[in-house]
Amino acid sequence: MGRGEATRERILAIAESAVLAKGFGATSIEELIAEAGITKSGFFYHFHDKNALARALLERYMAREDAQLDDVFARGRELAGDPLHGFLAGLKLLAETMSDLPGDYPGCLVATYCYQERLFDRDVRELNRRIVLRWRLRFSAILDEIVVQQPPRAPVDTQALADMVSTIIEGGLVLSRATGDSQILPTQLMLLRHYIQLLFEP
Amino acid sequence: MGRGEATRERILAIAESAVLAKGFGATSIEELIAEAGITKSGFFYHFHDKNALARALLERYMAREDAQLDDVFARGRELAGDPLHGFLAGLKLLAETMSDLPGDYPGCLVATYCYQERLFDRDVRELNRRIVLRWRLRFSAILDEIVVQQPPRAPVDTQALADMVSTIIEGGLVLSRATGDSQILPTQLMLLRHYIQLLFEP
DNA sequence: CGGTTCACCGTACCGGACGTCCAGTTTGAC
DNA sequence: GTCAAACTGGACGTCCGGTACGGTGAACCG
Repeated sequence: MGRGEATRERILAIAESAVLAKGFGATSIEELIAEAGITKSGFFYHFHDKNALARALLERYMAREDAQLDDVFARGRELAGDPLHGFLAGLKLLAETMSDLPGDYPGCLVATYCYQERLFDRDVRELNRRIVLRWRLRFSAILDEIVVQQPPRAPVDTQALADMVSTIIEGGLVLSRATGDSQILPTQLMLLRHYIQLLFEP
Repeated sequence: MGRGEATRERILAIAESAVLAKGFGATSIEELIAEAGITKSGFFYHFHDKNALARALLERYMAREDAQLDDVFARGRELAGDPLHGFLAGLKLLAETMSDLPGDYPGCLVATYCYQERLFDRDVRELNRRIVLRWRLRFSAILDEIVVQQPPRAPVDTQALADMVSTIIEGGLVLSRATGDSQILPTQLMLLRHYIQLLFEP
């Protein structure tokens, strides 16, 4: 990573935590450059305007999130003999990961963006949308595999069930933040896991 | 409702939709008074600063939400012979209500506030927290009643399950907004309903 | 060794947003 | 007719945010 890239990355890291804490609109460029130790001109060298920052933040976030989910569910799959129990193990690992997160409680950029829609241009909103659809695809692929192997107790809409994973994560984050209780999200993930157990286990 | 109260209410209504669309930080007082047809002095006559507006918005929102939930679950209870099926009916009614909401997709003030924490003073944050705990109490009371009458298939943490209702609603709103698909929230509510069915029905 | 590019710095500017102040005016209730 | 409530009008201060643009040191390149 060259010097420029390092600065860019530093700005993004600072911006992400600020945006998650206060929202995008309330995060000032001045505040970012102060913490990053650069000038305003330096900032605008890397991002042509604030929307470009928003997009870069979201792209970075998506890549990291993807990698984390890949990892968690791959590890879950390795622990189990069949897709169902691999998925269940993955959900448990995810809950544990979420439960051990340090410091100020984290949020989801997708959620902060969708509650400030009007601040962003079409590109950013479309990217946000694609991220959610990507999650749906990720989980529905796993669920489709499970359905083939393990006939469910009741007919299952794998897309809706895939969305349920995202729904629980987003909702759990909101509740965790609102109450200050970081255990809500992992607990909710375990309830989802239980639902899937009831659905598929004999 | 006197003249003053009517103006105040008008400001709040305008502010609520603006805040849900763009976030609190990005909603300007100037913009609100333009739409309300009053002057800045008029605004500050009703709200001593922006935080006071935030608190009033949240209080109004909570009252409305409470009334709606009261209504929906009371109607559900009337349709059914026992608490379990009353709750299930209530969830279905709620899903239908959410599915028929008109116009630009609605959100939840609690969620927008908790993703912009730093903008608000302690009072507002505490109020936000109390709203979520109130929801927990509301649903766990129903669930406790159900558990007594209908032994669940597996041991149930009624508080966590109560939180699951809020989690699904908040998460469903995020996904609905992000994708632009207003059916996600009702669909997710029906999945939650199904989980509760599996938990309690023989 | 000259030139070019990268990665910034310094500084200036404009408008917008919050908030204050205060004097004056309309409205409705009694 | 009086009084308080509910505003209007407009000026003002202050901060910040996005933008613009010219300069500059270091690194690389031929």
